[in-house]
Amino acid sequence: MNARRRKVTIKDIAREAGVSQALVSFVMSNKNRGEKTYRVNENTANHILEVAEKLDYQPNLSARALKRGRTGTIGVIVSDISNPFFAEVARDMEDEVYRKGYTVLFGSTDEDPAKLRRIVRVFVDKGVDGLVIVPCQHSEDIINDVCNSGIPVVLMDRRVEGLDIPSVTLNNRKASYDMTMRLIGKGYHFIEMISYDMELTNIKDREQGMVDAMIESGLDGYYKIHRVSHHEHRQVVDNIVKEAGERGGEAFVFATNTLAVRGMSSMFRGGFHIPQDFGIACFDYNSAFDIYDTDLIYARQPIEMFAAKTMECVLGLVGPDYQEDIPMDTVLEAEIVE
Amino acid sequence: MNARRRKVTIKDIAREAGVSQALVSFVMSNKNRGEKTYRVNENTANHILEVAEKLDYQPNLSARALKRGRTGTIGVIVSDISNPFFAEVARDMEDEVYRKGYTVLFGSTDEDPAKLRRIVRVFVDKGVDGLVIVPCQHSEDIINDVCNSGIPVVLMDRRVEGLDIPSVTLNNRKASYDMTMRLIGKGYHFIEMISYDMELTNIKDREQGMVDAMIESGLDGYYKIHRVSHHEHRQVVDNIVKEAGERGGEAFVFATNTLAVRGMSSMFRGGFHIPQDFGIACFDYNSAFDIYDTDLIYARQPIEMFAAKTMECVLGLVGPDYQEDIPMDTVLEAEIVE
DNA sequence: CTGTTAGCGCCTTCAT
DNA sequence: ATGAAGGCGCTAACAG
Repeated sequence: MNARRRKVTIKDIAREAGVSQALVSFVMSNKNRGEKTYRVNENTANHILEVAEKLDYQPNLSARALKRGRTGTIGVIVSDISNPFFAEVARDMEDEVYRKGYTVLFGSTDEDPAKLRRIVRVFVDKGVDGLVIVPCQHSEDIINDVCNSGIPVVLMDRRVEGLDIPSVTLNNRKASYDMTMRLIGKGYHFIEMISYDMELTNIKDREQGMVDAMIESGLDGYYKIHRVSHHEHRQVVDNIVKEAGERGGEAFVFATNTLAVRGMSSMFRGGFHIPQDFGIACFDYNSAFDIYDTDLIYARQPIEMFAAKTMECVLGLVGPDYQEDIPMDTVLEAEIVE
Repeated sequence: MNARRRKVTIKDIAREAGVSQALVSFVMSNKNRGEKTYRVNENTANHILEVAEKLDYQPNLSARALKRGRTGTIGVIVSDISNPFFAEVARDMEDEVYRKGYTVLFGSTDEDPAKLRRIVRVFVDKGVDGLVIVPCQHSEDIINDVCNSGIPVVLMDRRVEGLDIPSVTLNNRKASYDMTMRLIGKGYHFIEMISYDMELTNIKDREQGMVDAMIESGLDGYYKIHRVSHHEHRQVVDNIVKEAGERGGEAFVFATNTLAVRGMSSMFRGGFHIPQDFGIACFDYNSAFDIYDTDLIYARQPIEMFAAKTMECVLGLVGPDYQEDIPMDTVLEAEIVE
């Protein structure tokens, strides 16, 4: 008896209201848009809406998708959805998009182009109308392919050099520059950066911003950039910190939050103290900062903005109502917190 | 010219291979299942598969969903997808499910039954085949309703008393009991718990496990449970910690990781030290533990297991291949780490 | 063992 | 201003 009760269809409404299916379809489509109910008698229209309401009509999205050739879904492919930054962006995207009747599908690449290719494939086969991609290394071809297949793509967090695709990124160079300047202002004059050995625009920009600040401050020979492997950095970072301690390295800028956690862990275990032994600047907040009122500087990325701007961008590209004014490169500013 | 190239359909294959659409459909359906290609001439079948391969055929899922009356999507509703625990579970669910050809939709309730109702509604309208729900307070009716509508539901992380629905949860009572016992073993004899004033089975079980351990250890009058509001606990926790310090409270068990972070923050700012002033036990790992090699005990939840068991359960309930042996209450064990 | 038929629910001309 | 009809791509039930 509790069998899934048959869903109400457009046909039921038509019968109940004594009109044709086509009319119902028409009225329902124009209900949500603010458009006038031109082309249909106002009374008839209202009557149809009432019946639909009474029967609790909900359109069958599969049927609609089949007919329209659009599924109303957006694929979002990040490097790791369980990374706090992306998890929070995803969270905001959800809210943003559900209210517009779209659906988001999430996927993670683990910075692996093979996985990216696989997920893109899955999403395209599922018929996503648009794609948000956080590109990993060596993903130019994959992304180029999917663009050429006609599916709108928006890049997030990182750009891909040479591809003419809309992107939403942080002003990483400036954030990094600003934090480095603050470190210098606090009296640190030898600064090291721990970064990944990956060719990602956000990473490179963060490195560059630090270099800019050092050079501009006349500290050209006083910085060093360490690039560690994304997979096995534990031992390496321990060593870097140890050597820095011996050399009397003064401050560290970490290219990512994960690296900062790793580095601070090394420092703690090495018996070093913050900010006495090392000044610290990094990206993104971490609840550890909350526990131990560590005296460090971090760049807070505007998460809601990332979600909002990115979705605005894809949704503008998707569907029948083309936006004319899709911004190519949206650059968001970080807030420097200490 | 880069217009979205028309998708290859079953019809194209039929024409190209010189057979009927139905045959193609049949062969394609049986390709993925390990089933013998009985019922169809082997040569014909192979020929069809070749052509499909050559044309890079991908079935249109909207059409399939319309025809089958199932969409191949599972809705997963947690309290907050950006909470690290749920984010990681979600991550594993993705992987688990994509390989089986399903899709997951995520939603967050913020512990608000009104939001739960809204999201359930959205997901049901979207036609999810099954639902995974982390029930919040006062969600009995909502969950009961959706069950009666015929959509399979599996509860995760928490149960709902009185509802006969499959669930996948942690053995919270035992984890809490074990951690409390360890604290007692370390010489702490007055133990306080900071918990939420919410009627959630996981929270209640965690409280009960601690009480069990205290009573069993003959420390009946030596514990205290503080229940703070989910929304504004900052000041409250500060005060609890301060008073505990004055009274000489010995150890804290935190009902959630968020509360632990809050509590440890209060302790730090109050000038207390761990484990000298306070022993600590909590749930879930936090990267802060990694930075500051804090001497505490925590219960590590088996995240991959949560994802795997939960998905196994919904997928067994969904679709045409009913599993007979759906376990009603799957209880996972935590690993106690210190 | 193989092929045909009849829709699934919706939307979009086209005819009235 | 409204209705009738056909078809999106696929599959289940039905012949052959």
